[in-house]
Amino acid sequence: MPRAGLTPQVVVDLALAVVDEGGTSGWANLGLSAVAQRAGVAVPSLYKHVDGLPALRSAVAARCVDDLAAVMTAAVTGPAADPTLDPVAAAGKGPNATLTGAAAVRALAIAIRAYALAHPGRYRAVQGAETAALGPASSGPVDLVARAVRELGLPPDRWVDQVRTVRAAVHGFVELELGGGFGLPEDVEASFRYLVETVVTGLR
Amino acid sequence: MPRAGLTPQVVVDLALAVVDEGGTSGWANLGLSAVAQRAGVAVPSLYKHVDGLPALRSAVAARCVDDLAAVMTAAVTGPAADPTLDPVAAAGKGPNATLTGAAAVRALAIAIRAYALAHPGRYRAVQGAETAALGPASSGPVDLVARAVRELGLPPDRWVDQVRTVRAAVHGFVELELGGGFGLPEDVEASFRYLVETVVTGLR
DNA sequence: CTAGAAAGCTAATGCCATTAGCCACCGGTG
DNA sequence: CACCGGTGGCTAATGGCATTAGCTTTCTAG
Repeated sequence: MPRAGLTPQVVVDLALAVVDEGGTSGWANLGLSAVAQRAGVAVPSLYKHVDGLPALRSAVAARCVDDLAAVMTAAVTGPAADPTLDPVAAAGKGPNATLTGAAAVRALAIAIRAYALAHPGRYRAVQGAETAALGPASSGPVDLVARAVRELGLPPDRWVDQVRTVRAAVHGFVELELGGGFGLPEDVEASFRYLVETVVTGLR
Repeated sequence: MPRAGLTPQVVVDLALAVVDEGGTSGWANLGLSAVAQRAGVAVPSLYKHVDGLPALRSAVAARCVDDLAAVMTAAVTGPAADPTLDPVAAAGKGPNATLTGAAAVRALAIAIRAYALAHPGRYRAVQGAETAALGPASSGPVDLVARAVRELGLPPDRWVDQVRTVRAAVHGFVELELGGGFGLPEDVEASFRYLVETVVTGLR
């Protein structure tokens, strides 16, 4: 029997593939048996590389958080940061243009939704991630939004409210869209642009 | 062995109790074994009243949708409709006052969040519910929001966008709050009021 | 070349949903 | 009052899942 050459890294990669294949429910359905099957290995063998299902799910979620953060970063700093990342997120702006203020908020909102539509399972994984006690100046998705909102030049005593509002609006829209919550045939793209403008222009 | 006196009704009631006890994860953890235990019955006995776990979950979700719709209706039409319903939802307005326009949108938003905080498991169940092909003039949560938004007197060609925006903002906020997504100590109540005002005044 | 760690395996356990088939209760009818 | 059938409960068995224990095989370092 040849060895499969697994490592913790590879196992998480395979799990990500399972999540991606599962579509919207890929995250919910992520289990050891699917990963083992994809690895061509018996289920207990995975325990040589991973500390059980909860630990694997945490690792996958953490990777997805980094993944989303990278896409969001690329959306505001220009694709130059890493051209292999999702090009959709960076669409509509020149290379190396670092966006600020309202433009950055719009770009981040669009990037988040694009990521969620391209990788629904991963987006759900991001939501299931532990709020991993990051420092106040981390580069996670929340901080990227916070930085962009701060650049809007609005009253600082409302920054927290503003960040929460932007996060809630974008997340809620994406969640409803992924869950099939928009039954009517009307253009969902247009509705999203409308939501973003409503929030960006409504903040004060 | 005395009989337990179960009916489909009673089984769903017990399942709701399981969901409520489970807090935020009550919906995710709803299973037949927990229901059977609570009923004082062996698991297979439940199959005499319910067509398997998916069917039970559907029935529970449907009840939660009606439940939420009732609370929302009470929030805009006054508690007179059914005084036994969650009094929090109707707080801040006189009896029998039917709200319209911006006041109705605010009241609905507050009612939805209050319901979600009081019954996190049930709120999650509502989101997991099938979009049960209702008629266009049904009295579900979505239609209640749609009616209130229409009364704002804004351009009708944007009604769909407006309804989606309101739903997304409120749902996203509640989802983040339930998921522990708001790490900072700042007042969440104030942030929610801020969000509602941002949306209500930002729509056009 | 060899020894030991690392990576795979099978077997066994326990929890869950589901199906099949058995028995006891309870309400109506003779 | 007896009895009889349907219905609601039960136990047993199956299959999927994660997990643990213990064995074997395969690389690789010395």
